[in-house]
Amino acid sequence: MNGLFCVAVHALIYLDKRSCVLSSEELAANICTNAARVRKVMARLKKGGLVETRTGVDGGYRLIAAPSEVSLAQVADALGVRIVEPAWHGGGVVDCDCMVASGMAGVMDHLFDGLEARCRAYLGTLTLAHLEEQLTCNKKEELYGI
Amino acid sequence: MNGLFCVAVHALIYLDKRSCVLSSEELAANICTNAARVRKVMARLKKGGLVETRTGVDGGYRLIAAPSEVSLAQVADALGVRIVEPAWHGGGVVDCDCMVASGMAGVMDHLFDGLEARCRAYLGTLTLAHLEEQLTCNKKEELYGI
DNA sequence: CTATATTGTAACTATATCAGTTACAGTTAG
DNA sequence: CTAACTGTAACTGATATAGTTACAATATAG
Repeated sequence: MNGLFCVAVHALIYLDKRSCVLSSEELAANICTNAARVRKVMARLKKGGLVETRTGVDGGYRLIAAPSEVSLAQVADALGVRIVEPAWHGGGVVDCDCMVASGMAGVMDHLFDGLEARCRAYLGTLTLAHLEEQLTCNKKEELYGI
Repeated sequence: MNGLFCVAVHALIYLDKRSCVLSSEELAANICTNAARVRKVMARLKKGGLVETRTGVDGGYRLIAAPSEVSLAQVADALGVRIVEPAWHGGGVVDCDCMVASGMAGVMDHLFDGLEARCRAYLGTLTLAHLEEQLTCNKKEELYGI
């Protein structure tokens, strides 16, 4: 899976918790990455309608979607990333009379599409709000040693 | 996803279609990779009880499991690979008073575990025999231009 | 017993992908 | 006009993956 997804989810949740405009520098510091990477991710989330941006002094990013309405599948769609990467390089022997050698690439692609679809379906059932719940639960467990 | 899985599935199906002992060289040629990689994969499948090996002259690999009884989840287990790789590097800020920064890594790990479980469940419903069916179907479609 | 073919494994190299860094044009507020 | 941003691109460095080579161990044939 592409790490962009992790950056995006972290950024969206942090934006929601702070509920104000945050610069790429501030987000990058919390996510432990660099500002350019954050900007690259946020630019796509903007196109996906999840955040709005403001350039210039006191600019930055602001969450415009309700966390309980944003599914993780929407985030993945906005980023245009696959959850399951095929990693299938070199199986594409087209001009080959062997059924296995010539057909495996297609079969594997189909298999990966099936995996991807099931991952998307699962991500479609989870929202940012769900993850935020988990955050606070974990924190409580930590604090009270549960 | 680890490419080892693709090599393993391809090798197992090819072994079944040929139903004889094949060397790592022969397998590598069909899979379009190198013999050392094939041997690394097959060694794990042997430990998983899916194939047997013979060293020496006329040695190689032979499928000992029934294709209709071997699920893709078994293959993944034998290889010890994850379908969904977390790709989460750098979120582990432990000594941090920010709930988001300190808690996201755990939440994301949990999310990836959920995705992995669903992928495994799907792979558990598919056998080598199912993929072989797809191979022959695709071939027919190609031959008859369906 | 020797020659040959093969697995199992390790070390090294090459390459591709991903993250970090730097830079800069464009934009906005004061 | 200046300062602080985004958006984007080019370059660099790190890391993971695949290919290459090598070799000990093993099994078969003659």
